[in-house]
Amino acid sequence: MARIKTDNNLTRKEVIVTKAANLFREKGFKAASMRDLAEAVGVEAASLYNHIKSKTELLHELCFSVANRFLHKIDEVELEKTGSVEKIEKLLRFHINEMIHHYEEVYVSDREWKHLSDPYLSNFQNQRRIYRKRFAAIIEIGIKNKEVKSIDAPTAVLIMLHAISGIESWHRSVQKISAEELEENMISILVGGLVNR
Amino acid sequence: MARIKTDNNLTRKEVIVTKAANLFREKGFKAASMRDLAEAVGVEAASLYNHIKSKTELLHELCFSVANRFLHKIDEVELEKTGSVEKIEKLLRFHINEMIHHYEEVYVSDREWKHLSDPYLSNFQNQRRIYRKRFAAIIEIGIKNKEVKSIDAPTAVLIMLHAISGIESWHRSVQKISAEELEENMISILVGGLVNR
DNA sequence: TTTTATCGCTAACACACGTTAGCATGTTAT
DNA sequence: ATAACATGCTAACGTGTGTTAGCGATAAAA
Repeated sequence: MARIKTDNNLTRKEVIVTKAANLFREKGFKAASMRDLAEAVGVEAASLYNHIKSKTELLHELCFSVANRFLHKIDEVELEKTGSVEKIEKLLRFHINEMIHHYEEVYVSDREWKHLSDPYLSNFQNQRRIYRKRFAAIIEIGIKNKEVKSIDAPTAVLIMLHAISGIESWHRSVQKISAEELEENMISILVGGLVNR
Repeated sequence: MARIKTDNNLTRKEVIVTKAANLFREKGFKAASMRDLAEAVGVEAASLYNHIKSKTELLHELCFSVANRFLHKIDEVELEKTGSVEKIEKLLRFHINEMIHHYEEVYVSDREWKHLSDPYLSNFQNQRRIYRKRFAAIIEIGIKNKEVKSIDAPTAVLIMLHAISGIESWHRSVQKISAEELEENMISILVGGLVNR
């Protein structure tokens, strides 16, 4: 009888969630079926339900685990006694590294959250909105300080976050520059576009 | 008997394609059903098939009409006898305005092309790859000219294009700055991040 | 070893999907 | 008026979906 392999002392549920992230990224949440997922895990579809409550639960877990990591980071950064640009750069580097090293989860959270259902949906949207406001607030301070050039802060946030989601293309490209080069290039362009000169 | 209204001398098929763009953006291609679309159009699902061949055909039409617009534009820009930065700015402004004024189509083309099926899929991916290479080539020339700072051109392209796709958030936000302000802010940040100083 | 909980299987469910066939109605051209 | 066509309808199809029930097998605890 087939059994879900649990390397690295992972729960069987964690194995499923990880494979789900992979599948949801490849096909999209709606297009990925539980039978697809079962095959990826090496088990029959019905067996998955010994470990999870529903397909949507998988999406919840992915979306909120990602969202929480970003919220914790911005909590941390806000408290630092540094300049705005430094805070912005720190956040950007965190985003970039999350996108590089937890690609599948972050990507799914970014693109598939629409398929959450209430109350999770509203919750997620709220968290997202608040996060962006806090990010924008940091930029606003930078503008007041003259560290950052005079721009619309929400637009700047929008550009940064979406630009970083483009790391998706980097992952899929054949001739990749290294992760470090990618990070430095992105920081150079994004921070370079913000600062006053 | 219900009949598809064709304002503005549009084909009935064009009406359907437009509504489809709207729906595919809202729900995603897979999650939007032909019955949803039929309701939006004001007709029964089966009736749609008097005008279209299949659901996927709708996606083809959307994706390739968008792709062709961008290809024509880059054809035009490449021939101009101007500096690299000016070319880049021109392309960016085109992207921004397409995203502002043909939001639904462009967004769908951007996010849902994965659900195309071969041979359309490979075709689309090819066009996309080639477009980005041509964009990157313009940046490379700028780098050689010292107009643009020394960065990885493909990464720059990836940042630009994804940043612009963030206009999605602008469309959905309640307190919008004007389209003109949005354009200028985006150009300021993106071009500002590229140029040598 | 016996007991108990964990895990996977087969079978099946109710439902939503894209699409087709065949017919009725409306519109346009002769 | 009549023929020809365009467009919509109802009914139904086959298929794929998420999920449940119930039963055997395996692993863990007693």
